[in-house]
Amino acid sequence: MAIPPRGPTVSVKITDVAAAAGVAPMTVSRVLNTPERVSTATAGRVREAIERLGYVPNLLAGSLSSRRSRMIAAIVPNIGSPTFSDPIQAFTDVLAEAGYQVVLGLSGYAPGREEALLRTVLTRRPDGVLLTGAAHSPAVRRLLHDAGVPVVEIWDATDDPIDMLVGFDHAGLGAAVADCFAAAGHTDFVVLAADIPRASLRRQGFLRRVAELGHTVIAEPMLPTPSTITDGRLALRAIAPLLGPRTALFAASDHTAFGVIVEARALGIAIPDRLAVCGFGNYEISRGTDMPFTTVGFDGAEMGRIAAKGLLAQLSKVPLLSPRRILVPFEIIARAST
Amino acid sequence: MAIPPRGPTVSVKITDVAAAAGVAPMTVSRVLNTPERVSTATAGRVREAIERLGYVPNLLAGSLSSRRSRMIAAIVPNIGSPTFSDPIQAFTDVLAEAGYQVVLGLSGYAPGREEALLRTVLTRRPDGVLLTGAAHSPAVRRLLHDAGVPVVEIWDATDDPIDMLVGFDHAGLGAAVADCFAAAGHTDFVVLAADIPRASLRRQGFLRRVAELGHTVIAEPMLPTPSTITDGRLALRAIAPLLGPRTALFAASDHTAFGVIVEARALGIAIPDRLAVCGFGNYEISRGTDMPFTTVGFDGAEMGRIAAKGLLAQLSKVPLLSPRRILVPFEIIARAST
DNA sequence: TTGTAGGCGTTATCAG
DNA sequence: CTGATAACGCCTACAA
Repeated sequence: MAIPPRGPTVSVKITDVAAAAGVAPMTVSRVLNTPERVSTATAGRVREAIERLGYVPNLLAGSLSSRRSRMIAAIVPNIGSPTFSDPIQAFTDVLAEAGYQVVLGLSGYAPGREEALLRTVLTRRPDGVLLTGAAHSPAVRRLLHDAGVPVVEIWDATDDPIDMLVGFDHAGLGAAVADCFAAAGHTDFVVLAADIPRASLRRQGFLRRVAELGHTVIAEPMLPTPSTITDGRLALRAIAPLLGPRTALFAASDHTAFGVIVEARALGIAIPDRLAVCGFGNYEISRGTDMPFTTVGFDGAEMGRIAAKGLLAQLSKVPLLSPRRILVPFEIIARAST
Repeated sequence: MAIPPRGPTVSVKITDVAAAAGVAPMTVSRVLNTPERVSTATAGRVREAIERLGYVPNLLAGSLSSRRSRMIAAIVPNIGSPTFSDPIQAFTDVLAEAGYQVVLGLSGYAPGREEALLRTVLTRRPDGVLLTGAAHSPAVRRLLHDAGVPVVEIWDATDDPIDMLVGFDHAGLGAAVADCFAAAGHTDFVVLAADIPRASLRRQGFLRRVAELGHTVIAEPMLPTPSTITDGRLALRAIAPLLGPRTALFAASDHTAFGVIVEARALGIAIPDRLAVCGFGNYEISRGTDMPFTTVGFDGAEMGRIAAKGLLAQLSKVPLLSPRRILVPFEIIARAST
């Protein structure tokens, strides 16, 4: 198979377009970036030349010169679940609309990875940075400070954001779920969560409130990461012998909650009478099946949108009158499992 | 709330480091890029200066000068499902290992969007491009050709790849599923798929083979995009009256297959006796529940890995002896639903 | 092993 | 509204 020919090694540059259109390079630049400052006639000639030559501007050069990369770096643990893909999708859409491109960095949950990724990405001089969570190493904070770049943290709430923050209070959410169960008369509790930042906060908030209410924690098994349906099933099977006549279970993800419900059915544990279940995420699995279950819902896409708008406001030098710390709401959506 | 101070507007550059270390800028560059060409002693001094000044290299300038951006552009429809997130995750990991960063472009399924995205991303002079699918407009092909950049297409198989291709034959896959059903004695068929590129190919391959075998297609409803569990349920409810004593159904996604199975249970349609179901994807939902179902599995991550390695080979100027068109296998995983 | 000169392709800035 | 000039920060190429 013949190797397909690669295009003209000599790529078209702004001077070529300028020559072809009979104008100065600067005029071509203006046609591209500030068309309102160019007469319609010349703009037309320039556009024609651009089209004819197949000119694709070199943003590396442009960014170097203008000190604006029109790029935003987003660092998230992963993109495989709606947890992060919803906000990122919305974030990307809003910024694309405004002419910015989002560069994703996938950090996983390995400590130290965030700093390495951030360092790598800062190398490309992003105009803004989105970080997931609010727990960041001093090194990360220093890098961001020195870079002098607007930052938005999402998904967590903390009292001292680096710059802007859009998230919610996961510990408070866990407590709210505990309250909700308690209000229904529950006194025996189980919590299922993986040992990752925000799930841990939800678990802790839940446990603390249960303790405050003087109720009992029957079990609090730690799940692997990422948690699957099967993990939920296995967890319930493991703790089934401990279950009393009436137990309330909070699963820190809808996937594991679904696993719990599937397994309860298999074990003949009546839901919600003997076991009440609340998940987290309001993902489709929580409502799409014949056993819709109670969960905590929130608008991940909206979080991404707000984060994007916050960055855009800073980038347009608007002094950002709005608060730098925005809490988005969550909601306990009661369904058949409680 | 006081606005937190932004770092030193005067950013540290390579000349600052050079001065601090008492060497020429070029030596600093070497320490960073080709450390083996610098004596251990000077490298140490330079590293100390870098550390002390908090120097973060400017890759915009570096790329402009070296004509290598160390960046790969990946254009995918979305990242919300394992369909694309698995390959992309693996692709990203392999390339990161080699010092490349992946920039994601989300194209959705809107026609024309791919070209716009590609044009935007080429502006940053990526060293390579990953495209999803094998159907691309002439404009896209021209852009890529003129850019003179290595390209890898994933997810589809076609006879004339732009450059490299890693995928599988979706129409053949559909036919294989039909064969599998036919081998089990089925003569009445249903196919469920959304009107999006690869799902359509699977549907067509399935339908063609059913026709070749002289069997009957009872229904072939078109699903919305993206297809959900609920869509599967609604689809089955709609066609339930048409079902004979024994029907085989191919759902072009595991989500909809699961919906079909949930609804069949609700409607009292016996699986697999009255309705045999095969999904696509081998996602966790196909095996995590108490009703594991037959599906078509493949290794999305491996596809991403192969694509990354192919690009890396080209980037290292290795003339790429391996084939430019790699088909990855798929497998029909028989479970309780057939 | 280290240094010097020049240019990568664009845009800020100021002048006309 | 348009143009000339000088950076932007780094790396290729060559020289010492």
